[in-house]
Amino acid sequence: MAQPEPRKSEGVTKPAIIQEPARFPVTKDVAERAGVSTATVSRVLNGTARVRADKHEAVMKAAEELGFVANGAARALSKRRFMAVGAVVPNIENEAFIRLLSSFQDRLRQEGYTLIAANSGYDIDNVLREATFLIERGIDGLMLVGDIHHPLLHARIERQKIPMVQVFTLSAERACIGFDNAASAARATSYLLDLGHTRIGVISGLRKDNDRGGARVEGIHQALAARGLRMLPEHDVEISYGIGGGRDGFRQMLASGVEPPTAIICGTDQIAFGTMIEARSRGLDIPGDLSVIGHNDSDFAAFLSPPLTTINVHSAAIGRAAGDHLLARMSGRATIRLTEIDAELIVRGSTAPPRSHLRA
Amino acid sequence: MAQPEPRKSEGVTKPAIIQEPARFPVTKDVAERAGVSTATVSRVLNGTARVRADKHEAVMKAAEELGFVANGAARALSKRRFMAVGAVVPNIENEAFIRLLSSFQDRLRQEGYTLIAANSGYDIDNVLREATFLIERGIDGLMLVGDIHHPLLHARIERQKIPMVQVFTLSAERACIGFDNAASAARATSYLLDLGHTRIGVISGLRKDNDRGGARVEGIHQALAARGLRMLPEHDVEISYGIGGGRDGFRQMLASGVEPPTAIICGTDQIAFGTMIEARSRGLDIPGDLSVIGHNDSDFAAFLSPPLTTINVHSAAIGRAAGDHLLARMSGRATIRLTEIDAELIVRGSTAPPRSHLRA
DNA sequence: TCACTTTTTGAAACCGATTACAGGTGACGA
DNA sequence: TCGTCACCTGTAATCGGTTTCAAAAAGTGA
Repeated sequence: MAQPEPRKSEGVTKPAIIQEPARFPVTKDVAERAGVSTATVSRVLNGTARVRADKHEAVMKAAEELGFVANGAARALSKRRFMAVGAVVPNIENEAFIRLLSSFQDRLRQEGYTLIAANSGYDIDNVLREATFLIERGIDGLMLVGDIHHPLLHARIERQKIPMVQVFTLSAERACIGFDNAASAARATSYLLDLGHTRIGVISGLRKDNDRGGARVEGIHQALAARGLRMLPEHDVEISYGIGGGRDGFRQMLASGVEPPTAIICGTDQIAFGTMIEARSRGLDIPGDLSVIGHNDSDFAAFLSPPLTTINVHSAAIGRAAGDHLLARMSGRATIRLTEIDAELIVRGSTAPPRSHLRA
Repeated sequence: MAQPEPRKSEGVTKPAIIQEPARFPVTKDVAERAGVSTATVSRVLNGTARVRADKHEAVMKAAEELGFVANGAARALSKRRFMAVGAVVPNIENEAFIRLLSSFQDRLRQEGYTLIAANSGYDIDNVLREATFLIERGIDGLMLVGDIHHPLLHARIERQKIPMVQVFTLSAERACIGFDNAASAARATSYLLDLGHTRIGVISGLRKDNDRGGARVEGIHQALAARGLRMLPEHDVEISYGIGGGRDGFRQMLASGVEPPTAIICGTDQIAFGTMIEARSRGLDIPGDLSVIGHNDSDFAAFLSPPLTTINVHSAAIGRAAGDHLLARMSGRATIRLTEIDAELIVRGSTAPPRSHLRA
C-alpha cells in the first residue's frame, strides 16, 4: 500500500517530464506550428483580413490539430467587447420571466451574444447588487424588469455607458419594452364591470419594490372610480406567490368578515388557480359565485375547469423585442425608446356575470 | 430645417472638446488620483496584502469618487480564472431544470461565481455547440444533464481540463450527481404492481438523445418482466412535452384499439395532467379507472383533483450538490465521483388499486 | 526590366488588471 | 549610531488575444 519513498536525487532534479504544465494551446502555439505570426492567426480565425490561401490553410490545420480554443477573456480585453449581456429579473422561477429570458436569449444568441441572468427576489437592493456584479463582469448590455430601481444603479449604468432596456413597463425617461400595467388592469376591470360586477377584489404578490404590481392595483382602483365605485380594503390582499398563496389570499379575504367580492383579479395564474381551489372547497361555483382572472396565460390556464380567463402579457414577444433593442444599441444603430407590446385579455370560462346581476 | 454648413476651419481643427472619449476609469486613474501605484490599488481593492491605513483610505476614496469598476476581462486574463461556470440543459422552460439551475446558481453565487446557462432542446449536436460556445467564453466549470453526449464534447472538455459534472444520471465513468433512472421507474412500477395493476403504460417526452427518458422506460419494462408481465407496444407512447402532449398521448393510446392500461407513468407532471384531463373528458374516473403517476412534483401536482402521485427527483438538491462538487473541483479540493440523491415516490390520490382488482 | 500599386505580412503596441520581485522605510535592539 | 528585520510599496512583467504600422512581396503597366 505504502508508496515507495522517492529517491532523493529525483527530488533535486527538476521534475521535467512529470510536471509538464500541459497548458492548452494559445495563438502563439498555432502561429509557430503554422509558420506564421500571431497576427496572421488572428486574421485567419476571425476572417478580418485577406490571407494567402496556403497560409490560411496552414493556420486552419494547425488550429485544428492543436484543438485551439481562443481565450475569451483575452479577446474581450483587446476588443473591448465582452459579447455578453446581463438580465436581472425578480424571480427566475416565475413563468413570465422564464419566457422572457428564453426568447431574449434566443435572440441574442443569434448574434453571438451570451446571456447572463440573475434574480433579485423582488428586492431593490438585490437588483443593485446583482446588476453591479454583472457590470463588473463586463457585460455589454443590460435588461431590467420594471422602472423603479436603486438610484445608485442608474448612476452606475450611465457612468459605464451600458446600453440598458427595461421591460414590462413604460417609463417616462428610459428605454422600455412593455405595456401600461395600470391601463391593462383597468381594461380587465372594465370587462368585469361590464359583466355587472361591482364588488371586485385583487390578490397579488408582494408589491414592495414592485412597481408593476402596484400599477396594476392602481389601474383597478381607477377603473372602479371611473364608475363611481371603490374597492373595499378587505378585498385588496397581498400574498407571497404561488398556488398556496392564492388559497391563503382568498381565505384571508373571506375571514375579514365583509361581504366577499364577486370577482377577483389575480397577480398570476398560479394565484388564480389557488383562489379557484379555495373557492371550490368552500362550495362556491366558478364563475357563478366568483369570477377569476389571472395573469400571464400559463400552460395550464386553458386546461383548468373552468378554463381560466387571463391577461397575456406576451413575455416572449417582449423578450425578443428587448433583444432587438439591445443588439441595435450595442452596434450603434438607432432605436425607438418606447415599444409598446400590449397585454391582452383572454376570455375563457372563469368569468361570467355575477349571480346577483342575473337575478336582477 | 437645413443644418448650417459647418465652417471649414472647424472641420480642420481636431474635434478636441466634443469628442472626448469619456472612457470609464481604470486602475491607473484611481492610482493617480490616490497618489499610489496600480499595484497598491489592486492590493487595496482585493485585500490581497496589507497597505498603510492612509493610502488604503486614499485608494478607497479615489475609487469611490471615480465610480471605479474593475474590468472583468482584464482580471480574468491575469488571474486565469473567469469566475463563471456553464450549464447546458435540455429545456430551460422545464420546471425540473429551472429548479436545478436556480439552486445551482445560488450555490455558485455564494462563492462569487456566475452561472451562464444554455439550452440544447434535447439535441446532442446542440449540446456540443452550446458547450463549445461556453468553453470559448472561458468558463471554469461545466454542468451537463445526462450521460450521453457527442464524443467530440468529452474530448474538448478533457483537452481544456474543465471540471465537469453530470446530473440526473449515474454514469460509470464521469462525475455525477443524480439517481438511477431505471431503478426509480422500476420502483414506481412495483408500487403499481403491488396495487394489483397488470396493464401499465407510459407516456413520455421524446426519447431521442435523452438517456434519462430511455432508462426510465427501460426500468418499467424490467419491473414488469420481473413479475412475468410485459408492456404492450401500444401502451408505450412518446410525445412532445406539455399538457397538450399528455392529452394527445392518452388519446393515441386509446385509438390503438387494444385494451387500455389501468395505470400510466408519465414523463412529467404536465403530461400527467394532460392525461388526467383527457381521461376525465372520456368519462374515466381517476384513480378508479386509471391510475396516473407524474414526475418532478410540480407546484400544481398536490392541487390537482385528485392530487397527483409523482416521483420527486429533488432537482434543487441535485443543483446544490452539483454546485458543491464543481466549487470543490475548481479549488482543487477532493470530491466524490458519484453522489446519489435518490428520487422519491410521493403517493397522493391519483393512484389506487384497479377496479378489476377490487372486484376480484 | 523598371517604377509604381496593391496586397500580405510580421513586429510590436495595446487592452487593464494582477503579482513577482526588488527596493525603500521605519522600528528596535545593541 | 548602526545593523537587522518586518513591513510597505512601486516597477515591470505577465496573461492571450487584436490591431496598427511599416516593410516585404506580389502584381501591373509601360
